[in-house]
Amino acid sequence: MNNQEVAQIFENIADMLSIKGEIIYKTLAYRRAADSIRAQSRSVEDIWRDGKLKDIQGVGDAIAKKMDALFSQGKMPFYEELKAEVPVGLVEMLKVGDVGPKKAAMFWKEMGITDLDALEKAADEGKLRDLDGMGPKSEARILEGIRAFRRRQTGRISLGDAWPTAEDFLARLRDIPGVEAAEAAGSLRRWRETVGDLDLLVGSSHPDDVMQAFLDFPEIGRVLGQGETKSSVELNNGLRMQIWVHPPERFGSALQYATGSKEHSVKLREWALKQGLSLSEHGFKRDDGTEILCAEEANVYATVDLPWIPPELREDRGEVEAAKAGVLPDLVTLEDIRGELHAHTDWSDGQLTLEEMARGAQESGLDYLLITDHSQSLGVTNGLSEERLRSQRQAIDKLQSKLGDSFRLYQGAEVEILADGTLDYPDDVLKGLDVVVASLHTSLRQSREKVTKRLLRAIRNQHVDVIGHLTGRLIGSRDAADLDVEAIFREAAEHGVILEINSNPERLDLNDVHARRAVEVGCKLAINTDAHHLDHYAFRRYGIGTARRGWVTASDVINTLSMKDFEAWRAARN
DNA sequence: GCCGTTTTCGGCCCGACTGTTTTCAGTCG
Repeated sequence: MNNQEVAQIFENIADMLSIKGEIIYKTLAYRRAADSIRAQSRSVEDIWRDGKLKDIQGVGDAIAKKMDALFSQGKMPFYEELKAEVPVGLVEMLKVGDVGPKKAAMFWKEMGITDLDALEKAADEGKLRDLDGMGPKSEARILEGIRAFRRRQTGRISLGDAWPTAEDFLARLRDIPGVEAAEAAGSLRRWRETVGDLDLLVGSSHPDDVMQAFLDFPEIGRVLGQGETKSSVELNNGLRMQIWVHPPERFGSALQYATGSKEHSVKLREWALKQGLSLSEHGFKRDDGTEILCAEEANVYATVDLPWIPPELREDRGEVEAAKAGVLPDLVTLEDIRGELHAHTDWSDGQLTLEEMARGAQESGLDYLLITDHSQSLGVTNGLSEERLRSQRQAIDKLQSKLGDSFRLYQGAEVEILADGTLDYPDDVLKGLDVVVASLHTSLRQSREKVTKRLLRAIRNQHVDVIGHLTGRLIGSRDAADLDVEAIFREAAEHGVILEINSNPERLDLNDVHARRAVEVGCKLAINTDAHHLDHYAFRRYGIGTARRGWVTASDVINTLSMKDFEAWRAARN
């Protein structure tokens, strides 16, 4: 059972207990345990085997015992009993806007409603409005909430859609008179791999005017909520957006608040309280009621004697403790990247020529580029036969002489790891390539043992230098292959094989948790774009965001090396 | 239910917004 599945059980328990009316702190404890399990880079089942469950933040005697039952018996009696008592449909109901535990319990107990369909029917027939604390408006909101929930079933949007939209809005917000600053906040600023809605923060001394100007943007389809400091809207394309407007002298604390995560902010506020300071989006308050205002976000952290914590780390995964101890990692940046090690051309399924891809990389400031067209078996991608691979070598050498000494073009390949674990070119062909990237594209649904074995075999091949997009997942459309990542990381570390963070916003593979664990185990990483077009080089920032979320530093990343050092690494590999 | 640079017991972040209310409960982030 994977961490996600275990976390989901505790999340469900928290929901069910809250519907039962259990004290909030108990439900909070289950929720914290679930978050903490999700953030574990190691499998919690492994941790259980080692008898170290209680080392996990938020896991104490009671929750450890329940996990023990789950892993040793295959099920958790406490959870089974709870499910028999509280209908599971109520848990889904909580995902509808404006429906929380109190209302869900009321619908259940007063009207016998136990699932979304029944709730929708009751709302439609006007039967909810007579309940305590309800009225026609609440009923209409819930009905709309159910419909919005069904619309967004596909879920969260990718960073590749979210960032460009946010940047467009931010640019226009900055043009509004009276706006002194506008920044993205929320999970977008933390570079989470998907975001539920876009959070934007504006600094202005004229909040009413700014808010009104924003609400007049033509893309805005529906206003969900509107106040002095905060409004929430739905765009015509269904995307949700929240905007906060705070005075410039309070912008720093507002940005900190709006960026989250909630768990990080709670930690920070608890820490502030210990120093007699109450922190909110408006700033700090001392016990005597006087305020400390923060125009800059760094001032928020400095006020409680902490260094500024990069947004990507703010998930309550140990960053506050690391900040206190002065051991925050010096995270890799976009500017650290010197070369690209995964790019396609029209020799296989890329859209541009060798020269166009090379010039583009050179003009974007890179020092070297590894061309990695697909290998022969991947027919749909026009994979290269051995003969075409030899022709491509000549073309690359010829182009190199045109490009000059300040930029180096390498020939590699993205070699398919076949279903039986062998590679798609024989060893003597692989030997002739400058750097070899090996990836899986097919038979991802094999058993955990089989896929893991394929990858281990590829890693042990002396010619393989990099493993591309390890799990093969496509966010929102294809699940990751079931892998023993721990075994793979150990093997890669031992053989000096690099693991890629694929920057395509649909992939982001390795993900943040994997990246962090891989480095812990001793692996080096590459941050690649998998570009099939010049435009795709811009994906790099998403890979960087993912790496930073994984606490990755420049020295963990092979393509931060200068051309000279990269050449030395390559020589040592051969 | 968890946890300890106030505590092994008694706390556990803070405020905005909405709709239903005549001062507040519920939800959300």
